[in-house]
Amino acid sequence: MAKELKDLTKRADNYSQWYNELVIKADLAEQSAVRGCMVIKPYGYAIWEKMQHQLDSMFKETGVQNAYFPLLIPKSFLSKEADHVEGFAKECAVVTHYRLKNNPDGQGVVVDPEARLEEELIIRPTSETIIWNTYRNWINSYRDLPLLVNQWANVFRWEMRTRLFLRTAEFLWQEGHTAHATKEEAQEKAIEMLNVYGDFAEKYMAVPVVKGVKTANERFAGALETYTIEAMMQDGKALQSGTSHFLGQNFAKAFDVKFINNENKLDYVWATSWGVSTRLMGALIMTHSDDNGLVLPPKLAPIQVVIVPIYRSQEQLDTVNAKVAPIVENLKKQGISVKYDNADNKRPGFKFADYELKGVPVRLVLGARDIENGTIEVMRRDTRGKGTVSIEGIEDYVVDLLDKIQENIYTKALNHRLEMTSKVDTWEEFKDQIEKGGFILAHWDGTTETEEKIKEETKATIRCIPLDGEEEEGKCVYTGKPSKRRVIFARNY
RNA sequence: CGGGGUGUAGCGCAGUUGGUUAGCGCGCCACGUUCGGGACGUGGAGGUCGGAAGUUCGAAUCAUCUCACCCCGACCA
Repeated sequence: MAKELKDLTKRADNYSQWYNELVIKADLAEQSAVRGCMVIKPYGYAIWEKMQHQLDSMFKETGVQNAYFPLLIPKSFLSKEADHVEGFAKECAVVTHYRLKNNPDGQGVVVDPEARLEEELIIRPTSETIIWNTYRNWINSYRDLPLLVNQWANVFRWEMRTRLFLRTAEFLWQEGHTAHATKEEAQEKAIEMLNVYGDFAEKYMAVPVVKGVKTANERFAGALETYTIEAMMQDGKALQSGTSHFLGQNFAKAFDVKFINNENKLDYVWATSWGVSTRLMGALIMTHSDDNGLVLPPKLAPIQVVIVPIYRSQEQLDTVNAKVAPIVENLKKQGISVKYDNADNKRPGFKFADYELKGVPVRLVLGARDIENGTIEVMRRDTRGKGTVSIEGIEDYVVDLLDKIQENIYTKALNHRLEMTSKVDTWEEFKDQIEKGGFILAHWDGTTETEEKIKEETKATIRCIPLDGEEEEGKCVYTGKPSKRRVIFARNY
């Protein structure tokens, strides 16, 4: 494996290929037989579960409840909202029959031609339509509002081109769908959920993000406004990591969801939707990993601390076991997930490398030498720095170290982004800078036409108009027309 | 869907002017010595060479078709 890693990093010019191979081999996922689908292996899934649980509790703090809606959607639902069908119809898997039968010509089974569905069903690419069709019956009065529902589900999009974690055909996600009595309340909700995503990315994933609004061109199909968190990967490319949409009354009108307001008048509800997916795992991997494998933020690591014993004989192992037991117990009491790996079928060196590959934040090593000295060896994954500390109070030391690692990898990623972000005012400079990667802050005249031309010439797109951006008079970097603020350009995944 | 590339053991690959029984490294299994950074020795298991149908005395190797995967576009979270 060591040789393999070296070979991989030597040809690291294509970053995504590097992380794909490294991480797949590192027990995260493997390609399944179905085109563009992924198998998430147990260790990878454990990371997703940690993310899921954290996000879920953050949603609930904002009053959101979970529910579940059907996988299959009648085809006609998709044509009710014009922009929506435009955005999704082309990439849907369609169910046409409901039965198989034994092949009359021999072995195997065939689709029973008698079992053709009157109306075809679509495997959900997203659930707006079926959810809004349901909401019609749930909402009558302003007293039923706001309706704040989230669903954890899989969705399927028959993408022309897939990339592991970043754009698989089937992926896991959550999609929140809310209904409100007023426009203002819905807009606020969309922003509120964007902030939840921003907090989650920065505080838990240790991935710094820019919060912003999408241009008309990059907007979600059917939305009036799309908010986004944009992260920068180590290679300088942008990754859209989560989106929150203000949908106006589009879906309410399409599915006839009306309510009686407090003035006794009938009105359409206002809507939002917001989602993050297993793409976040891609963001996590591509933000922090190094040549030795994954680097996980302590707050999302399935195993936060691993303890490896060093011994020659059974007696020595017994001694180490006895010494380690209270440490494990004390760490668990403090809510730390700790694994004591005293399996005797792998050598210590192998374990060291293996847990580094898996991104375990802290490693403790205890052997006869330490027991004599009353010490223990501590290794932190982020810097790979090693030290020997007193075994007294090791638990507090570790708890503190986990916090430091969480903070350090965030700071490291943030500094990387700042270094790779530049203000650009001329077109020549722009073309030059985009080749170097990273974010470019530039003025833009606000037209889709200019945006498209810049994309054609440089492959750079407007990632977002930052929400915290300052007003500043300037000239569009491409057309020279007046502009009031800078937007973020970058190449993206 | 267009352009390029790759399919040989679990993984990474060699072998390809057609020529016996298809090879290497890692991993796997057994035994022994080891065990503070991916141990070593000896022995062993593991393959319809992506698939189909051809040419040939003979095909991993040549031609045809086909499938899958990867990269680059168009599309997208």
